[in-house]
Amino acid sequence: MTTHLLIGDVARKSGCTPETIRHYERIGLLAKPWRGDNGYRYYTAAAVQQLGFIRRCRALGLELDAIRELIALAGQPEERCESVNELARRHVADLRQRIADLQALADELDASVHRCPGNTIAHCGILESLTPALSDSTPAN
Amino acid sequence: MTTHLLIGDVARKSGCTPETIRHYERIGLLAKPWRGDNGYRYYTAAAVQQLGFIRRCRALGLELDAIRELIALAGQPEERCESVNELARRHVADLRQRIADLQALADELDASVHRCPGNTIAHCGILESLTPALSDSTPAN
DNA sequence: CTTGACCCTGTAACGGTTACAGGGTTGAGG
DNA sequence: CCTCAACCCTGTAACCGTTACAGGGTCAAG
Repeated sequence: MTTHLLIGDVARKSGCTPETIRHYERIGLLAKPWRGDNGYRYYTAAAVQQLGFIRRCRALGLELDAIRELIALAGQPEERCESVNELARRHVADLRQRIADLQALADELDASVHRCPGNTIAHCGILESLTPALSDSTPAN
Repeated sequence: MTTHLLIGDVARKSGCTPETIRHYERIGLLAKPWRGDNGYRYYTAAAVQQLGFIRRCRALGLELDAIRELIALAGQPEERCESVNELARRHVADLRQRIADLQALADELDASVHRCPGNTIAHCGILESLTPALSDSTPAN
């Protein structure tokens, strides 16, 4: 056990690239591993675990700062997990908001596509819908 | 007419900041305006129009490269507008895909939140769902 | 002893802005 | 005429999360 894993091994096991792993170390997201005399990083299985956690969080769309926060929380097993719940709920709300925004954009552009008679560019409904009225200056701000 | 508009005027009228306008000029998205002896940029109403177009496209989530393409197409009024339609349809498809992805993420995290008994961090269902199994190494790749 | 696969560092790129720092110009009020 | 605020200019670096170099060192097999 505690086999000396090189960064490439950890990369294969965790699904991150060596570059990403070094990056996470630089920004303080991943603990610095033991270094051999040759300067090589030698990892334990815990690092693979940690990176798996980060990867899963990233896959869920969490930002690195949020992940940092989660890692800090995970280090306090006695505490109540309200903060974790709160963070997760906030992220879900964020996602739902972004979904609604994208939905609105998609619908708007879709409508333009359907309105366009498919004529020449000079009469293209899509371009028209994108072009602001000529003498329209934002009146008050 | 053709009043000499300073970059700040154009910014107010178009809704972009002066910094963004200079940026668009640098990357070749916006035509270089006439320059006075003092080095100031002097714009016509056409620039306001152009920037409004860009802003609307950005608001719809189009990338600058796509906008560049649209501007090029808009310069060929005789051509059929199939390319414009194609670009718009591709973008809508892109948006729908991103919506589906985000939806899946939101649902997954939401499920974790609801499954969590709200106990201590040591028993937090959310953190558990984020933590990969211990001896799980990506088997084949 | 060479080859090739790995490791290291440090820096810059991607996209789309935004934010400086360090200067010059203009126009209105005193 | 002087001063002050409000603008303009350029060039560079920051943001986010990676990825991709360049230019080197190390190691194990043949």
